Amino acid sequence: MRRDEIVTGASQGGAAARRGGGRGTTGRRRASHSLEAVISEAVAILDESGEPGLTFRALAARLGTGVGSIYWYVSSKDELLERAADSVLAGVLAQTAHVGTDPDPIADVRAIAIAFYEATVNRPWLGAYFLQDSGTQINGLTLYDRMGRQVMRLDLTRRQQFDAVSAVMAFVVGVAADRGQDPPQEVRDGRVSADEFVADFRAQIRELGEQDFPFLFNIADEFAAHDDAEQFRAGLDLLLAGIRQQAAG
Amino acid sequence: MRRDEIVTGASQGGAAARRGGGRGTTGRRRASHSLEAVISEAVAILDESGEPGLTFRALAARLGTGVGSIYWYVSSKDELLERAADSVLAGVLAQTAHVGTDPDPIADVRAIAIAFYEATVNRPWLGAYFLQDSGTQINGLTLYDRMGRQVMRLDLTRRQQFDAVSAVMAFVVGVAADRGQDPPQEVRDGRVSADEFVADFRAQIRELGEQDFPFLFNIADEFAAHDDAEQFRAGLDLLLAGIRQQAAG
DNA sequence: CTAGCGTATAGAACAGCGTTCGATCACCGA
DNA sequence: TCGGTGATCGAACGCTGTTCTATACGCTAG
Repeated sequence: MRRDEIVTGASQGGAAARRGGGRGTTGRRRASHSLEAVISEAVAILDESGEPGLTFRALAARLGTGVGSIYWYVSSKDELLERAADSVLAGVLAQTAHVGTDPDPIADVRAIAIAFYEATVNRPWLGAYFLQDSGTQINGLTLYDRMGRQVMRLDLTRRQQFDAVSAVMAFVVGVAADRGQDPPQEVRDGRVSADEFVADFRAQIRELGEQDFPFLFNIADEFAAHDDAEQFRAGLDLLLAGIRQQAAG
Repeated sequence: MRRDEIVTGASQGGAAARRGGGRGTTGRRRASHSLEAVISEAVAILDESGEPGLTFRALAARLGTGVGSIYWYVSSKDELLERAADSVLAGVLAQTAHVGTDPDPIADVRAIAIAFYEATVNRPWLGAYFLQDSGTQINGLTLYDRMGRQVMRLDLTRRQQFDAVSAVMAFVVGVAADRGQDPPQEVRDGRVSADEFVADFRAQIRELGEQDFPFLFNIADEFAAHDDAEQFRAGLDLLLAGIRQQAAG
């Protein structure tokens, strides 16, 4: 996979320069696809069965086509995953299009970060692929820029602005990577309830002993009761408090 | 892969209950291995060629054994990766064994976070696998606890302690995931120098235009000049400042 | 109307992967 | 001496990403 060129949504880019469109002016051929259809179906598979579930054969079957056809739109599985991740970012961008009006710039940063986070909920596969793309994929850059515009309104040096935006983005990705992997197979299947799982985990922490793991022991109840989204916002607010303090002098 | 049991280093755990040891009392048999040898060699391969480079056949060749033998020590590739990640964490723990003496607890948290971060430098494969393990692998939990002990010294509620430690860990992982994916293949191979790559990227950002991407345009020079480790510390300090402020009241 | 070209579809074939399985070996207590 | 157990090994299986070639369709030139 190349990363030395910024890939915009519609134009250039190796074998994937082929645009969708599918239907021309008249009827269709054998089976008409499009880049958008390929990627949205890929996202659907990823959401249902995760990254291991996304195979070219499974995707082809779902599109009612052959494996070879997919390679007309996408040159490798890496590119497929990149485009899938980027298409999710497009949704985040749409949701944060209005941002930039709040008198407090940090409130806007917060809104963007939360929208970004929420897009990763129930999408474990995104965590690993996000920042991999954000460097070169257009939607990742746009999101980065959108957050940066708000930070520019603060009284910070350029370097401080750069560091602040990078920190917030890294934090969101880190939380996403964590949260995504959390519930094991048994819980996803429904074989074990979430409450049972949490209770088991708490019991196991307790068994480790207070002497050897005082913090874990101390925190066991909080773990059992905590809400992921709430914890994300709590951490985000700590980071934003640091930024605000820096901007204040 | 199960995640409902905490896997300690030496004891239970499915097929991998088999401990190393290798040499018994006398001479060896055909070829004597050990769990430690398998995992340290796996880490070596991961460091050299990344996750796709780690195959059972490559690992077997390097150990001078057959593929089947590896399954005696490890029950799947997932477990191999988990143990590899956890073995790196063991190094972080060794490096932070002394921590806990600073009068300022936050300085200790900082030291642990930096040691953790530094272990991820030049180990792109770690990012994706870290927090996946830290929930159930013993070294991940130990690291979590070690950082938590320092936070316990602060004037925070249990919930605040929990959130603070989780935030710092997530931030480190997020940065690691980012930094790991950054240099593309050409740079790693040496075909393109790092300076050239950065210069190209800056030029491409400039081409996007100041109107559409004001922040990126503004930051282009900073990007070209920035140091990853420095930026990590800058972000970490923002987060720690927020924690300190919360502890102060 | 048709010849031909570019776009797009389709599936057979290939190398390589993780994983399973049975055969084999080395040691050890009886 | 002899099973039994711990450990090693490689052939074999099913599946994967990817490549290749053949084919069908729509459009335009003549």
